[in-house]
Amino acid sequence: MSLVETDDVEGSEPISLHQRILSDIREKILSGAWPPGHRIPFEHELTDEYNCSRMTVNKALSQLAKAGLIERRRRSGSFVRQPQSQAAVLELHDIRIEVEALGLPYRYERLERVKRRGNAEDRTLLGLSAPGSVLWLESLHFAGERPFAFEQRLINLSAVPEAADEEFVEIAAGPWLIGRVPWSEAEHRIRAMAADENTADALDVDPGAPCLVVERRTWSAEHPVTHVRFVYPAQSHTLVARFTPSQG
Amino acid sequence: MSLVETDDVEGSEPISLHQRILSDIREKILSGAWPPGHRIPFEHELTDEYNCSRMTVNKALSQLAKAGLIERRRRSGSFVRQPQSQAAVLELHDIRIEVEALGLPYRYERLERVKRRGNAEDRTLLGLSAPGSVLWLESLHFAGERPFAFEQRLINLSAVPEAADEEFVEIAAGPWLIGRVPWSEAEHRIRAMAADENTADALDVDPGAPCLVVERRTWSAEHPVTHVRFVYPAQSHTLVARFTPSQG
DNA sequence: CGTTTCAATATGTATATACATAATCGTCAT
DNA sequence: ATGACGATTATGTATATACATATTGAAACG
Repeated sequence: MSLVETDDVEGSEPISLHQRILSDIREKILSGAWPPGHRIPFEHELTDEYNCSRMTVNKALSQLAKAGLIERRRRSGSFVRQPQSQAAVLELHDIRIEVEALGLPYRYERLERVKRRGNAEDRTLLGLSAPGSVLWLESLHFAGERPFAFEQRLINLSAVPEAADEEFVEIAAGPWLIGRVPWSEAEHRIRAMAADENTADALDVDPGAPCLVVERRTWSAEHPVTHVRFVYPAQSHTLVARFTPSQG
Repeated sequence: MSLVETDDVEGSEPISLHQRILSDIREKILSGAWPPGHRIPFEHELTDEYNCSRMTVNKALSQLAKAGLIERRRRSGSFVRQPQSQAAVLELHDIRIEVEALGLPYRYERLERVKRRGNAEDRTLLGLSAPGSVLWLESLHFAGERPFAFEQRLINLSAVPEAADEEFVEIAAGPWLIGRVPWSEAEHRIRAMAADENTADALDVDPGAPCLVVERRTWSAEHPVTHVRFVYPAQSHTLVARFTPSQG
């Protein structure tokens, strides 16, 4: 078996086999196609599927294991892990899950939805160079009776045109986007701020009250997808992240 | 060359060669022995040094490259990278580097230093079950003339007895600990809070002003080492973290 | 029936090898 | 000088192979 024998003969990008296996599996897991607990094909099966050596498959799976997405057990195989704490917090950031983890009932409410031509600020936030349509959303996440987070979101409609047809009343934009758009990169900015009028009103706190702000920009294959800002009242929220040094 | 031919014949732990190479190099980098820009030995040199195959060395170096600690250039070699945004922010969190990255002069000032038997709160913060001596430090980090961060730190003297002999006037505890104690795990808690009297005084802001709080607990081989709380005035600080899904 | 033993199996780690690719350096001709 | 070109070098990726190790499941045995 030579190096040239890849599936797509019409070469698009020179992506390595090992990278392809890795992202294939990752997508299956993140999309939910392979739920937690699901057994991933054995190394020798993947070896057949991708027509490569075990070493190559092993490298990809080891990496997924180190990243915490899967768990490997000798003699038994590799399994999709339950979503992990720090991963959930900084990668997915699904507020429903956060709230339910607190044992409180979750409720979502869309406040505003505007489709517009992206202005200068919109483009800065999204990191867009060309003009184009964007969707602006404001919504509230409740934990029990109390507002838990105030969300302000921009969606790049050039990247996700289907979003224009969605009202986002029944489903929040976050979960809607996950699964539809496989994100390849995300940038978080975390800071504290004093609540302004608008925010204080939404969160039912005093103006000037300290709030935690988490902003995230997401890309999918170099294209900006969304910019979202979550504002949490200070007392309601702590981000937790656990690290081992440089993935070693 | 057989598998048994390791340096330390008197076996301590069954740690893999690849892990050993990885942590050796990581320690050299994190301790500063190999500063940014320093050229790491070529693969074939490490092959000789560790008496192993190039594949093994390559795997370790590739991993360090993916983790962002080093940069690899064909034909030129591998080099220690400048401390990077998210790595710096969430892994090392060296305030000197943060301040200097802003182009401002850095200054450090130790406010308080108390050695004491750890009380209940100390032990909770450190995650200690048994009682023991701790070192309590309060200090201020300046960017130019302005206070940049207020630091409150507990050091577990059972884990780091040498700290009892250090005054921490010339050097901050963070850089002192790095290089001396190879940390194996860290947990961050990030939240917003209103400045209390003590903090407001130290940071020269109004009481009640919003602040960003970053707390970190660090372990070395299962032993709690230190708990540190950094308080930043809201306007002075944003954490930035960039992710690709599960390190792919 | 319970326990021990053993073979089968999947992963873990390492080897030697091969060829591709990018960057650098010296050489040579213009 | 300077630019083209080819040799050299270090990394990038993949292969086939080997043996270690943990775990499972079934067979053998008391």
